[in-house]
Amino acid sequence: MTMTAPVDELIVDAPDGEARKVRKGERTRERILEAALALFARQGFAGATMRDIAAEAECSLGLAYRYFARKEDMVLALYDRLAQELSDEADRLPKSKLSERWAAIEIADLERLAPHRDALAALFGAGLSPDAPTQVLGGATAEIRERVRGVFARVVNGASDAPKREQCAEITTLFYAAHLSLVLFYLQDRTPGQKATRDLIAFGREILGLIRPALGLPMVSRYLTRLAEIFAPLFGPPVSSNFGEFPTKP
Amino acid sequence: MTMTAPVDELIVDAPDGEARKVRKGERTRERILEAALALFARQGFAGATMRDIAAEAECSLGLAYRYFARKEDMVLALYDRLAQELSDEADRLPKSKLSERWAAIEIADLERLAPHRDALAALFGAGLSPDAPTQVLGGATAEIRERVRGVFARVVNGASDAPKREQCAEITTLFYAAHLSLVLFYLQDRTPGQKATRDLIAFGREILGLIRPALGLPMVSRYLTRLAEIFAPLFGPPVSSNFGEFPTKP
DNA sequence: GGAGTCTTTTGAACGTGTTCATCTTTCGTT
DNA sequence: AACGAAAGATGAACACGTTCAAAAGACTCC
Repeated sequence: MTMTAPVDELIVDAPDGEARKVRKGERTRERILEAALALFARQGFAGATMRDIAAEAECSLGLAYRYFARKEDMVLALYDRLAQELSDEADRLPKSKLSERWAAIEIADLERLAPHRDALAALFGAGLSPDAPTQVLGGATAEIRERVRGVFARVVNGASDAPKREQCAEITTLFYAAHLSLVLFYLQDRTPGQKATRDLIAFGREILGLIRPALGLPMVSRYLTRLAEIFAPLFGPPVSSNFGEFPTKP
Repeated sequence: MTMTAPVDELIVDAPDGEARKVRKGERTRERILEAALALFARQGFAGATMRDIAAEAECSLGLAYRYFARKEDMVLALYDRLAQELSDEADRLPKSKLSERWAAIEIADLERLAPHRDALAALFGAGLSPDAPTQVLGGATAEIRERVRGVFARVVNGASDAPKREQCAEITTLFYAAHLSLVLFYLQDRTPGQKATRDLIAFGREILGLIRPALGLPMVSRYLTRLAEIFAPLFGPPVSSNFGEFPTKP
C-alpha cells in the first residue's frame, strides 16, 4: 500500500518545468510498463519477451525485474489502472435503476478490457493455480479486489431503487462474483464484437429488473444471504499485500 | 478421434499371458503418463519438470515430447480419463429427481478431481488464453467437451422428472456451463474440505428442486431458451480435433 | 537374409523467464 | 570536498519447456 519510505519522497527542486519531482526509479518503472503494454498489444503477451520489453524501454533485462518481479505483474499493474478508471466511471453513473447501473458499468468495463484481452487472459490464467505467486483471488491482489468491490458497492448503493442497507453488502458480493464470471466469459467469447457477452449483460439487466421488486420478500432475501455467505470466503479476508510497493533492495 | 492407422493395429502373437498385443509406443505413452501423474501429485504441476518425468519414466526427454507435445497435454489426458469415469458414473445414477442427480454427479466429479487440483488448475489456466494451443473451449478439447456434455445430457434425460425433449438440450447446455463455473469455483476454494463448493452444490440442488415445477411455464421456458442460446456459441461447433491421435511423424 | 521403410528413441541445442553478484549513480552528511 | 550508503542499473548465468536432426530398432516384402 504505502511505499516503503525512501529517505525523501520527492525533491521539489524542479530544474525544469515538469518532472524530476518523483524518484527517478518511478519514472523508469512507468517507462518499462508503457513499453510492456505497447508490446503486449502489438505482439500478444506470450509474443512479447522480457528482452523485447527491456529493449523497447531502452534498459537492461535485469532492470525490468527490479520493478516487476514477474512478467504477469506488468499486467497486474495494468489491471490496477483499469480498476481505478472503472472506479471513476462508477462515480459518473447516473442515479438510475439498479439493473441499468449494473449493465452500464459492465459494458463500460468490457470496453476498457477489450484492447488487453490477451494480456488479461494470461494474468487470469497464471493466477488460477492454487500456488501461483499472483493468484487471482490471492493475497497479492487483495487491494485490487477491494477496489473493484468498491465499484460495485457504489453501483448498488447509488441506485435509485437501492435495497436496504444490510442487503446492499450481499448484493455487492454477488455482483462481484458475477463480474468475475462475466470477465471469464468475455475472455472466451469468440463471437464477432463479443455479441454473446453483450447479450449476457442484456439478459442480466432484464432479470435484475424483473427480480428487484422481490428482493424484499423474506424467502428471496434468505436465499440471497445464503448465497453471499458461500461466495464471501473465496474473496477472502484482505490479507496483507505488498503489491505496488516501491522496491528497496539490500 | 480414430488413430491414424499404423500398418497393423495389434499383433495377436501373445508371447506371454498378457501384453504385447498393443503397439510398443502405446505402452510407452502409458508409462510416461503414469510417471507424470505421479510426479504431479507428489510435487505439483510446476514442480515436476519434464526432465523429472522423463527420468521417472526411464526414458529420454525427447521421447516424452513424442507422446505429449505439451506438458499440459499430460493433464489433458488425465482430464480425458476422468471425464470417461464420470460418464460411467452417470450411467450408474439412480433414476431420481433432476436436482438430486445433478448434485450427485457434481459431488462425484469433485471427489474425482480432488487429487489433481493443482494439475487441473494449470491446465485450465494455460487454456484461458485465446491463442493457447490447448484452450479450454478450443478445438483440441472439443472431444472431451462433447463427452462431458453427454454426461449432463444423460443426467437430465434420465431423471424421473425430466423436462420435455426440446428443453432437455437447453438444460444440458446450462448444466454444462454451470459445471465449468463450478470447477473454477472449486479450484479457487480454499475452505477446509472445500466446504464452500459443497455448500454451493447443496444450494444449487435446492434451487433446482424449487424451480423444476416452473420449467413448463412459457415465460420461464422462454428465458431458459435465450440463456442457452447465449452460452451455446462458446461451447462451440465441434471443430475437428486431433487430440489423442497416435503420433506418426515423418 | 538383406533392402527398404516405418516406428521408436536419443541428446544436444535454442529461446525464454528469472536470479544474482556486481558495477555505477545519486545524494545526504560531515 | 570527500565519504558512504542507498538507489539505480547491468548482463552473465541458470533452469525449464520445447524443437530437431539423426541414430537405433522393428517389421515387411522380396
